[in-house]
Amino acid sequence: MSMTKSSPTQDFSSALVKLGLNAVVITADSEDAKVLIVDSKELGLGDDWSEDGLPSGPLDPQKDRTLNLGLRRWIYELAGLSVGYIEQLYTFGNKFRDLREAQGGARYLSVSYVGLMQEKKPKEGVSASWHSIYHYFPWEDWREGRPDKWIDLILSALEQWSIEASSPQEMRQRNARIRMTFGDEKGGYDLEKVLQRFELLYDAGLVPEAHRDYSLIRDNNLGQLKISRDLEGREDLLKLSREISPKSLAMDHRRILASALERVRGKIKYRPLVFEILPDTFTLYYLQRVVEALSGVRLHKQNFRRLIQNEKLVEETDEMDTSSRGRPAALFRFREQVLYERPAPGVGLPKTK
Amino acid sequence: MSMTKSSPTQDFSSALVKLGLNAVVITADSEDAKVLIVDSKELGLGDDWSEDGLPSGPLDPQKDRTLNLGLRRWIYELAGLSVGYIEQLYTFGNKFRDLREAQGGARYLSVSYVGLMQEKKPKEGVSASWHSIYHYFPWEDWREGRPDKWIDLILSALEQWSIEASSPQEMRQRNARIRMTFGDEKGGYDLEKVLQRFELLYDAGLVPEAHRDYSLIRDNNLGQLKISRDLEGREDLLKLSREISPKSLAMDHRRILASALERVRGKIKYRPLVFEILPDTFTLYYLQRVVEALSGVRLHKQNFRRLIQNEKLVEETDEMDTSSRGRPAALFRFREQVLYERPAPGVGLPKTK
DNA sequence: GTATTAAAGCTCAAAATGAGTATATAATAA
DNA sequence: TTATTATATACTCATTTTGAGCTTTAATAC
Repeated sequence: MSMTKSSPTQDFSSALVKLGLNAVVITADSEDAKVLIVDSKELGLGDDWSEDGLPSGPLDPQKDRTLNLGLRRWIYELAGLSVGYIEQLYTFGNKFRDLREAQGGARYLSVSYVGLMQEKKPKEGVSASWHSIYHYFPWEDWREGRPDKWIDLILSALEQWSIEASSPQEMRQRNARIRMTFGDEKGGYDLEKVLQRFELLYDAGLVPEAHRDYSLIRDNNLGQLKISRDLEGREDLLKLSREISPKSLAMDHRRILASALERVRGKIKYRPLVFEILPDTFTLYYLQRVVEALSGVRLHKQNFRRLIQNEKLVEETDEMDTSSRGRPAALFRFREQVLYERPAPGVGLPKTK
Repeated sequence: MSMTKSSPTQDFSSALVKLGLNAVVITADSEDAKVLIVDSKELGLGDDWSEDGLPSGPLDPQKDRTLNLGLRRWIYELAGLSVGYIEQLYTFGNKFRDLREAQGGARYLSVSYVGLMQEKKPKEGVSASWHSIYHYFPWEDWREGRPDKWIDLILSALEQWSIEASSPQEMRQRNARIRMTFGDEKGGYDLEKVLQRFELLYDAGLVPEAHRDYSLIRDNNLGQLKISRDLEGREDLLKLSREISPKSLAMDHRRILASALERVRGKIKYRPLVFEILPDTFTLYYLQRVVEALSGVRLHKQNFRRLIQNEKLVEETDEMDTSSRGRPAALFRFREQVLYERPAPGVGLPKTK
């Protein structure tokens, strides 16, 4: 055996890490897309910036046979809910990810998952509840057209940021990044770039989390942070960031939520994910509303129906929904069979121009 | 603070795990798609089933600031190569994932990444080298049409597996699964379902890894395994599995490779990934050959060119490539700008019917 | 009854795709 | 030199998919 270097997979002596699990549990109804959030107290964090967060907890290597099951256990303990569909999202392992942990020196790693389920009430006595996703990202909701209030606020704040660049070249780069993520007059806002937009705002000091992390790092001498702006004494920016973000979340949970929304918006197009959220039977219009809530745009009704029916994603039941005002709608159910048929069935969304 | 249950994120005392990193480094030329493989000796495994594997190693929580950097360090140590593009693939954390580790009881977790790069020679003295991906999955290469030899072999083996089912219902399920992954007479082979196909073969005991894991588990009393077939004394199946898989890999590395190929085949369609593999300038036909090598199908030349040029993915240089037999081809370069423009540029593949 | 609301059905132009044929430009063999 | 072969590049055309609308039908509220 070659001994010129350490034998790789064998030597794990120094590789011990602490492992946490995070869940982004998503649901939606005809009004809104929602995420399961737990009270800051349940997360056992300090009081400085007491914030709510995603259901999270450490993996118990004894009890939890798989990461997946460990996560389901936490969701059940924190909210009393059993999630149907779960998929892994990302593993975060940056050294300064959780700053409190970093102080102690131990390495903290967390594996996040996205889950989808029908909206069910969290059990009594727990502090978990459903919150509109767009409270955390108001600029991502284009269902009523461009959300001028937010986009204009953000674009002017970002323009200021680009002006503060230290060189003309950096300014050009910043402008390119703004255009790429938030588009320009001629459109170009790609609904899927949720994470890139959030990261840009963070980087520009336009979300409260950036200020929180900045002070933590400064006070504890913890090294650098992915921020392109000196936030020292910038009360103006802190105030502005709070206007842009009516709500923020603990640690990097909002970033994880952004990844999750991006994943769902992308995957909904080519996999029948929505049906995890819908009740057993539903009208086509309700299906459309849920897709719209998740993807953040209004869709053309007739074309949406045509698509759904061409793809044979649903089958008719002989029931009708009479609860609505006008002509009663036929109730459909998901045709489970599609899972065993075609390559990539999804609900399809129009390409954004 | 609520004390009715343990305070979740705080109590990590029992959550220590060992963390490994795996890299699937992929490249391609006009002939083939290739993956970087290291010699079994470098992986420091036992000799029982001495097998090659993916470049891997433990995270060093002191040295490695991010998982990403830790992985790059290992690739450099094992192969002397610096990979350009890297993205996270999946985190595997099943309790019995690495059976050797499981014996000791310590929990082993591994984070895998896919990387793309131009083909460069590993440095002298290391045991890393490039291997054709289709040596590991010969049934995934449809560039010369349906690979009858492999598909027929596999389908007849799978038919036998479905006949061995213990109930008519199970038999139907097995048949549905076979059709969904490998298609039927009328087609239906979806090139992206690489992982599902590999998992089916594993589950049916048709890859050597299944037999290896089966004996390890039996000999060490380690609990159950995701296998639908009793492999005890099935020398016939072991022999068959070796015909189907001319090469296998250590641990679950072939499964990880399957995930990686699936990811690349999927993502190539909507992100300009290929250009990580190509040299600075290249002919359109070479680009096409690389895409074909990765995706496993032949493409219509004229339509491919039309697509690439419509999407404005490349720009002309004033050079020509004269090395070929016939009329010299114009050399193009990737138009980096596209990264800052349109929503989702990719090379596009025909939908498989 | 009539107005209102929403579902469901239909049309049509524009764009994208799949599958060719035709032509241009070189190296190579006779 | 000339024919042959290999490859690049240009152009065509039928089919399918998409985007955006208009019309008809079935229920409820008044």
